[in-house]
Amino acid sequence: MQRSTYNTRQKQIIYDFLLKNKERLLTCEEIADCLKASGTPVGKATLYRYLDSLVCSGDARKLTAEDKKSAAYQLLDKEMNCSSHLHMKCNCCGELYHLGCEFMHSVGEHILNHHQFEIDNSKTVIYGVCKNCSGKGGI
Amino acid sequence: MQRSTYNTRQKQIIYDFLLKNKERLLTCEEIADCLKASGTPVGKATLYRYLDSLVCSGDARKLTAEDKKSAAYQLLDKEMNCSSHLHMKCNCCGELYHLGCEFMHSVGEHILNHHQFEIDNSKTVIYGVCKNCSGKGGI
DNA sequence: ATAATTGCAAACACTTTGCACCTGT
DNA sequence: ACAGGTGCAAAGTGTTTGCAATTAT
Repeated sequence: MQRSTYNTRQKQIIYDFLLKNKERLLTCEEIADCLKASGTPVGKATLYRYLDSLVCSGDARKLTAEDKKSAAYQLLDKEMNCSSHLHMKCNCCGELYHLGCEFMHSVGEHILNHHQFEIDNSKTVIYGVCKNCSGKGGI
Repeated sequence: MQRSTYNTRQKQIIYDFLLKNKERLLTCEEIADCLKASGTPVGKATLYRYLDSLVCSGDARKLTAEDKKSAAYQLLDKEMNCSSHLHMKCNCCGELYHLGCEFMHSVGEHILNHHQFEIDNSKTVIYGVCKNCSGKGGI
C-alpha cells in the first residue's frame, strides 16, 4: 500500500481518507480539517511529507487546486474506464495519459452544447508533449 | 496596448519586455531581475499588479512556472492562426471544425496547468459526430 | 487639480525544515 | 535498540496589501 518503510497509524489514516475520496482533488488543508473533525488529527508536516512520498512513489498525483495557490492531491486509480474520457499521447515518449478529471468531462459537455459536436472518446487522441519530455521536471 | 487608465513608464517597460519575450513563460522574479539588470527596475508590487491587469483584460495569460510554485506570465498572441486552436473532424461527413472559442483556449491552459501537458494543436484532431450528421440542431 | 500608480515594507498563505520526542520493526 | 516517523514551531517563498509619495491626465 505504501512505499515507506514503517507502517504508522498516521499513514494509514491519510491513505484511508484519500481512498475514500479518490475521485476528489484534496488540498492539505481539507485533509487536515477532515481528519481533525474525524477525531484522528494528523500534523500538517506529516501530511505534506506523506503526500509527497505517495506522489514520489507514483501512488498519488499532485495538481493545483481550484484556488490556484495550493496543491491538491489525489490517489491514482489504476483501473479506469477508458471510453469515458479523452487521452493524451506524448509525441516524444509515446506515453498515453488518461484525462479523467472533472474539468475535462465538462469539456465534452461544452463541445456538445456550444458546438453541437459529440466527441468520440475512443477515436480521439490529443497530441503534445508531456511533463517528462518538456524538461519541465514533474512528479 | 494597455487597458489601464494611465500610461506609465513602468507599464511600458514591462509590456515591452513581455513583447520581446512573448514566446517565453516569465515569472515575476525573472522579469524583475531582467528589468533591474537593464537599468529599468520596476517594483515587485507594480509587476504583480500590472501583470494581473493584463491577464484580466485578456492581453496575457498566467500559467504555472517550471518550479511548480510561482506563476509564469505570457502575452497573448492575437492573430488567430490554426496552430492556436484545436480542430474537430466529423466521422460522418468529414467536415473540419475550428475550435477557437475562449472556453477551448482555457482547456489548453487547464491541460498545461493541471496535467503538465502541452497540446500540439496542429497534430491533434478531435473526432466525433457533428450537428449536421447527428440531426441535433442547436445554436 | 486630482485620480491613478508606484514602491516599500508589512502582512499573508502555503509549504518546508530543524529538532526533540515517539513508534514500528 | 534504533532507524524511521511525528508534530510543533520557526523559517522559507511567492504573492498581496496598506499607505505615503509620485505621476499622468
